[in-house]
Amino acid sequence: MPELPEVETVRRELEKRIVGKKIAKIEVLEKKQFLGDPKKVVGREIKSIWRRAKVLVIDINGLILLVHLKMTGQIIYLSNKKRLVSVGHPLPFILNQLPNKTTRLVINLDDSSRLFFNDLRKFGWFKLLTKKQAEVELADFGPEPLGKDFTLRYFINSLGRTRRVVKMALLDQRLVAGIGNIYASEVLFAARVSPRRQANSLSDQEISRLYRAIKEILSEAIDYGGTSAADQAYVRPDASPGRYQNKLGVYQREGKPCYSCGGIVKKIKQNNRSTFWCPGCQK
DNA sequence: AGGGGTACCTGCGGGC
DNA sequence: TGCCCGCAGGTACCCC
Repeated sequence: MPELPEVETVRRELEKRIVGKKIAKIEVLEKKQFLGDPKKVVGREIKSIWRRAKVLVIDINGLILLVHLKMTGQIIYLSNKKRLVSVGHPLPFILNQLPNKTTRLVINLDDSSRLFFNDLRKFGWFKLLTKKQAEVELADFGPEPLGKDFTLRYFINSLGRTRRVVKMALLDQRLVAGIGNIYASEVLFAARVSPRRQANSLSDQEISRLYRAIKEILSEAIDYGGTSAADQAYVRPDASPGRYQNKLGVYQREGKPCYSCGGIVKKIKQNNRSTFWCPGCQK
């Protein structure tokens, strides 16, 4: 679920709420989803929170906590001021129901606030690592699409020379980090490129359109707090949904009219994953 | 190198 | 009602 915009939204909201606090207690409810010794995080101050690709990188003063939400992971923050806040402002239902049956991890902070890691499908993970181990773990990712290293020259030289189908290439985290199944379809639609094209058949102009679409769409999706699909597997740390689902051009719009040409949006399978696109617009 | 398949998990919705 | 199937935002691993 969470792709770059969703993970970045989580990062920003956690940064505001938990940096500077100390970890008072950690309860691991699903052992296989926490790699390392949970006792080692207790007492440590949360120094900073970064993001690399779809991974949260939490500096806990000497050690690094890497977090991957995979398909259904969520991190919910519950402040110690729950009662005060809820007077006249009912909390989202989920906040009154924590922990719930999908809660895999609970972290108590030293101001009595708590973090809940919920993950229905149990694919997500926390890894407690040294700085060096974390660097190794993150070493294979390609450039951040919103960072300086992601240049048009790089994209022409990498995407333009791979012989793969362009949709699959966009999902390759070594080529460019952070794009997932939703935004791959959205980027291709915005750039008017067919998801079936071989990447090395794309003109420089088409790669340039993809390049701009990646930057624009990911940036806008972050501004909108990410995409919460129908099942709301993704929610922000305050349990509210993102708003980018209202801006989607083709994803989950199979059979509906294209906003651009009025033609019908199609759904196809590529390597066993759904791709949504408009054959009228995308060539 | 890259494609295809499977695996990891749980739950939901559709068809019969 | 109930069963079976396909499907879901990700990625690792296997074989070819």
